[in-house]
Amino acid sequence: MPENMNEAMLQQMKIIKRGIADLIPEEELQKKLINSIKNNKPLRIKLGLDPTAPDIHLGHTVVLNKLRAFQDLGHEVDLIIGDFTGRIGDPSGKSETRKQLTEEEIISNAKTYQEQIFKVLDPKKTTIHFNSSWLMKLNLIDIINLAARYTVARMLERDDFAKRYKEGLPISLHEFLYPLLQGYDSVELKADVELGGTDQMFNLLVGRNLQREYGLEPQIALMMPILEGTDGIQKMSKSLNNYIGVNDDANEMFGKIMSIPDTLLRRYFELLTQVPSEEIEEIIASMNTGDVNPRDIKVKLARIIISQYHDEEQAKDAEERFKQIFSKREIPDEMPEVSIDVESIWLPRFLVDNKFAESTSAVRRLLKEGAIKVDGLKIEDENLSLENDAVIQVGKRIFVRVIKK
RNA sequence: GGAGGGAUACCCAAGCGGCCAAAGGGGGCAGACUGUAAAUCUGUUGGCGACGCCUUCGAAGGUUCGAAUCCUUCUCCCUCCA
Repeated sequence: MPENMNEAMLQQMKIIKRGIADLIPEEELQKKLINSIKNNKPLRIKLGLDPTAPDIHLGHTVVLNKLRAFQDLGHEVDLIIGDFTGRIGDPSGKSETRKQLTEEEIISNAKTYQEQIFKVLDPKKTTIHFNSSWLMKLNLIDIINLAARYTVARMLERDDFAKRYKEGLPISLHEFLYPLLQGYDSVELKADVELGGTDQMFNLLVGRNLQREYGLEPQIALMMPILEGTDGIQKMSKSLNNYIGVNDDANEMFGKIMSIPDTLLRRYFELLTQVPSEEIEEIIASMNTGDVNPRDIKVKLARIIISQYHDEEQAKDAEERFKQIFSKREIPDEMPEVSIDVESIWLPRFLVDNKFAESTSAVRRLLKEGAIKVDGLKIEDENLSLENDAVIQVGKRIFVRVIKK
């Protein structure tokens, strides 16, 4: 019997460890898993979310996928919406002052969050918490007690604090409280494991220490790598515009996935799909030997990801459309339609009015570059006006059907 | 409190009286090529129905035929000292 349990534990470990950046400490997790198996009691896996940015992209799903893996192994997930910090506002850090969120904003953000998150997570094994529900109850004595558990020196170990301190940049006192509060969440929920990006290492470990201070079994810190965006270099983020949003439509997703550098393929497979590791190795090997075109591997990746966030049907349609437009250079079957009810309209004016181009100057440039086609013919005449039905193509990706009323 | 340095387009960064709609790089966009919205190469990157006009170099005034460049005031940022 103990033999079997050990084996079951090792099997879980293998799945858990896939693609992770770090796991601290591994032996304790093994022990927790064995207890969980023995007592048939799921582990509680914690993830904290910042309610300020409700748009989820594939970078966020790296952590979510890992949570899902835990769920598939029978464990339970506790999601914490960090509405407390959102409510008091955080003036620290970057140049922009983070604005205070109203209760309605937080609730609506949380709602959008849930819709997106449950594209990955299993709702039956997920509990959502708002941390204000316990943090608001702390009084000054509680907070001072909490603060007493940690020293300034230890706080200054955190990378960004250390850096700022060294460079003479301000660190507000309340910033020291945030890691403590996040850690307190772990105390409150008695988390067994907390997930986060590698940038969360310090905070996860604070949670571990605080739990010990409060007489609980300390949580395991599990860190996932930070996913690179479509540019292949910087981390995926909305502000860098290198993201693939889980709410992007299927065509958009397909194109964006096709645009990632070939070198990123292994990482995307590993962190964004459930494809078994052995199979990933085979795929990458076949690409490296030149047997398979990296393009086809990207198509496969796109199909898997789109099926997850939309469905297989849409994945197939997106693939068709992509091939039609980019491989065969044909005009797609479906495209936006705009009707005009005037005798004639100057082409640049039409494109700008309908938001297909920034300015008439930009359109003139595009014309000069040979980027504009009307009914399949390259146009260079700056003075062209539209007078009949037509299909306009701007660059490779933008198509419009003009319908004369 | 004292001394000094800075603010230039989406970002970084040159320019320091006319040749400046403003070098260079990044990013973006486009073209070629391809195996793809990868890579590579090339072009382009304020607006305007446009070989001219209008707006832009932190803000407001001023000097000048002419100002991103000089002067005054203001705002913000940084460095060193106390």
